[in-house]
Amino acid sequence: MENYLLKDLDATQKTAVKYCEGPQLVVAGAGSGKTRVLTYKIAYLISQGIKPHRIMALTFTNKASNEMKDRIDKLLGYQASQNIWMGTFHSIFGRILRIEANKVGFDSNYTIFDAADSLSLIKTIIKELNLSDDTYKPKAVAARISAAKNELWTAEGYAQNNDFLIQDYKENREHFHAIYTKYAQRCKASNVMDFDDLLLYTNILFKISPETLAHYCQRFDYILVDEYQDTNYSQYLIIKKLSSTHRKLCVVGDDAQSIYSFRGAKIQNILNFKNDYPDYQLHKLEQNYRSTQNIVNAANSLINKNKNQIQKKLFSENTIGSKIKIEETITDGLEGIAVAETISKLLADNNYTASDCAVLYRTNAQSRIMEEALRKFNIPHKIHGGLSFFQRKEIKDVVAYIRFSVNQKDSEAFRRIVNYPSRKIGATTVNKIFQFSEDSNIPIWEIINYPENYNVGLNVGTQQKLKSFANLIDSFAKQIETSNASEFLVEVVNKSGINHELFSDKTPEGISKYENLQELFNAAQNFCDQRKALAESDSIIDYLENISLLSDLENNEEEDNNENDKVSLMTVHFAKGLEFKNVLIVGAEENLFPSAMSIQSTVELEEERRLFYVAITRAKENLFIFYATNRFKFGNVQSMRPSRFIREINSDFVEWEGKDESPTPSYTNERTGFDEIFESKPQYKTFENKPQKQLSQVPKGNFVSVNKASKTNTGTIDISAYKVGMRVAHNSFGKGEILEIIDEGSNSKLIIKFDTGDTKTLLLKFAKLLIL
DNA sequence: GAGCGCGTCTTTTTT
DNA sequence: AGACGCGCTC
Repeated sequence: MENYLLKDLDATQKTAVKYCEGPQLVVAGAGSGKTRVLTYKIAYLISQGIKPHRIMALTFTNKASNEMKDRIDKLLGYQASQNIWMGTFHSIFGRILRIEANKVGFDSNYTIFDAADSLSLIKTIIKELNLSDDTYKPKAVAARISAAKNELWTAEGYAQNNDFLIQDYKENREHFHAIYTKYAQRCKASNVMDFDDLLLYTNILFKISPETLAHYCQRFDYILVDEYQDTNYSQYLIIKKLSSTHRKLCVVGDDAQSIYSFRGAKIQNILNFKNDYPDYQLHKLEQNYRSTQNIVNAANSLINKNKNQIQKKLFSENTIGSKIKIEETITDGLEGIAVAETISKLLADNNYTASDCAVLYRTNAQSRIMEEALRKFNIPHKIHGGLSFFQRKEIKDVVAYIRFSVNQKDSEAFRRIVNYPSRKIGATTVNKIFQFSEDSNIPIWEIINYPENYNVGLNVGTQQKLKSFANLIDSFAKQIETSNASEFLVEVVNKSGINHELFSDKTPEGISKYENLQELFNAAQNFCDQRKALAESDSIIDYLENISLLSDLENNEEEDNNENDKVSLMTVHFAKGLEFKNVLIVGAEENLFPSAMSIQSTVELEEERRLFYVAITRAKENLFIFYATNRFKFGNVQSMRPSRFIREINSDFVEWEGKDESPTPSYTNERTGFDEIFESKPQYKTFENKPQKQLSQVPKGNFVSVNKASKTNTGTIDISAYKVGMRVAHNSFGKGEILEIIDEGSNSKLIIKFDTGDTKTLLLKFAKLLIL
């Protein structure tokens, strides 16, 4: 009798699920049931007698992992998933490193640096080394360190590599290796790992301790990897090593959806799978069950412009569906309004609810305009991603208290809280302590506990303040064992003075911060309840581990009521793996999508194209693409041209809103020239030769009508530029005609009749009008 | 040591 | 337009 778990699958999916003999690559096109195959496969393995705790399943996000666990439990009818080693690379190997920390020179209570901590430490180091942060831009240094780590170049390895040194010398950053070395030393001394370290040290662990590797090799019977196209070299090697004995490895991915190379992801990992495992089984899932034929065909026509890919033919047997609607607006503000109008219509005419709709953009910065427009139209909406909950200052402060209580070597946590809330311990004192600790090798914790024993150059009053701070932390540290996460949090917030500080701040921001703090309490309480129910530890250490690797708060966000019916606003990256009945892509403009940063290299451009492909394939029924011909940027108006990706979609599948065919003829004129430039560019080099990106590459656009003088409030825009009868456009009222000009110097007004029928009197200096 | 004001730089994308 | 860092003043 056939396993009941196979009955919901199509023929290809079934084969992919059933094959469990050796290395397997599942190339799963967008919407082809990739998650379905993975979850069914895991359930199938368990039903075949493999113990859940001997399965390792690596996902790209925590969210994906949680969803998959739910689905597995539903399939099997009991809670099998909690014992599976399922999670992101970072959480799974963070867990293993917690056990094996001392083998790689760390204590098991190591804490985790987020991006901001890394950056802060890098800035400090650049200063300490007397380097200019102009030549050594902290962000660029951080990116380079991260890239090095993901290629498994440790600081020592880097410093001994002549090619790197020569290249750094040529590119005017000969001291990079010194920064990297110091950064690595400082992290180790702080008993801290950054995100990349979690993977790097796992590799180091497996290299220096073959018996540990052997242990974990036999510890798992089956390894599954999701989103394999977005793994980096470091992750790739971990997988390769861990599966080397039993070779029961199943990787799932879609090369056409590889969009994380900026983070070190190697599309080659999926393209070269056959080289590592010549006896592998290949399964291609090519039927798209998600989208209409129109959407799938449009997506295919776009992605075919990429050269570097695994051949496959994605098809849909759903209805043909309506064509992709493309709409041009004059400004970004009007784009927002057009989006809001489109959604209003969808909600009114088609029985769609708000949560059936998603607005996708290339950069987070675009979210605000969209939010404004939706608010104006009273459309419920929610921004996903962006500044996540745990990146907010008030939350990071509390987390820093937890971190420093758990790990007294965590220097960045110390730096963050030693004077927050204010204890009159200023930058001078903190610098003295860091300097002394650096010079004498005496830990910061020792210094602040016994400042009188060391010649740090602090007066008695300051010494006293430091000691009482140390005592405070010590009292927290003593409670780690005795209280749960929630109790610990309450204790910290009360005794540290944070509660008082925020409670007494009655400004709107202060109130919002206080509310966020409440939310943190709730989250911790939930965590404790869940852990208790599973009979697992609910200590603050576990909670810290949990939140350090969490980027968004989606988990605790299960507001069950109709509060959830909201339009989703998010970046395309964030939307990967999701689907919506209606998708609205906004800002489809040259230098925005594709991003200005990527436009000179074929390889990066192909990634942008894949990103656009991901955006298109999120849609199940209706797809809308918007672009504006003018966009506000850095306080100026910049003229924009429609994205090349729009014209790369086969025109059979699109229709232009309010126009018979593609407008803006200048665009087609320029296209030949563009293509030549792009084809002739050399391939983007890998990490080793990555050119330093110049931030000065501001895309050239025509600066229209807003002159420099208008930046100051006293300056007026030249009124003589306007004439009665002239056509102008306003960022939210749209196009209109000037009826009357009232010349009153700096208070000059224009009376404009807008095409909507409204006539408005506008103050020229604030109106930001575009002359058409 | 803290608070304020001015000037500079920014926008990819995230575990 | 807004955030952030730096330097000046109290």
